[in-house]
Amino acid sequence: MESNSIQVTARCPIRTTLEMLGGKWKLLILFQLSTGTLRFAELKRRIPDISEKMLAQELHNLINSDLIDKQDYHEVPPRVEYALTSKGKLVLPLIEEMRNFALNYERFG
Amino acid sequence: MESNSIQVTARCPIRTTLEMLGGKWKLLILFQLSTGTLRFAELKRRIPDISEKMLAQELHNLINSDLIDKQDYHEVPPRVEYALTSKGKLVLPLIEEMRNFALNYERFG
DNA sequence: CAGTATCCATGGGGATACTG
DNA sequence: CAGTATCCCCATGGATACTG
Repeated sequence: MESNSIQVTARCPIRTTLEMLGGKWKLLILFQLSTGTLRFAELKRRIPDISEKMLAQELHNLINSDLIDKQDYHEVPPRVEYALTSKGKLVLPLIEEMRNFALNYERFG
Repeated sequence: MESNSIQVTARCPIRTTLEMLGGKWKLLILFQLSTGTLRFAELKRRIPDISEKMLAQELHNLINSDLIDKQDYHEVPPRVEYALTSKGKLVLPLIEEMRNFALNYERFG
């Protein structure tokens, strides 16, 4: 590989991050969990336009990526809580940088 | 709105950024342009698995967002170059943070 | 409350051929 | 070289109903 033709291969960090965090909802869910543990219904209330299907599906994806974990108290009525894992907390600087980007972009307007 | 129920509304910076940079290709294109001007064919060569349709489409999207601009020299054979705008350069810290995230994530592995 | 199950629509994305 | 034009697939995402 020549030095002046570095490719964006299938295994570059950008693609890795995109695969883990890409899509419409995952970063919004992680951001909501950045301030602490939340239950399913509370997440749905804070992200009003997400469907239950997508919320459940993305929660599973995030668990599989070890970015959040799930605590089921096995109570009736059900109580289930979601929280960031230590790996999940690694996304917080990235989210902060996204906020910075949007703000600066609009400042340049 | 209560202080303990901040919603992720339709106009939050995360959604703004996702709309502008979301999808499979835009960040990869911007990253390739981070080191300087590139022509269409060179971009395609560096991102081998993108189709011409998607490359052209995403270049248009990025131009519309004022993140890159296009210089057409009106020569034969055609010579067209793409480069980051000043707004486009605002994404570089974000890309850097994505690389950091992926690296740290794997370090924790 | 915390989900599944089901069905369905859209458009993101791809393959290929063609053109100035 | 730098794109368009077509045609097509399927994953993403949504609506609604149902359940332990």
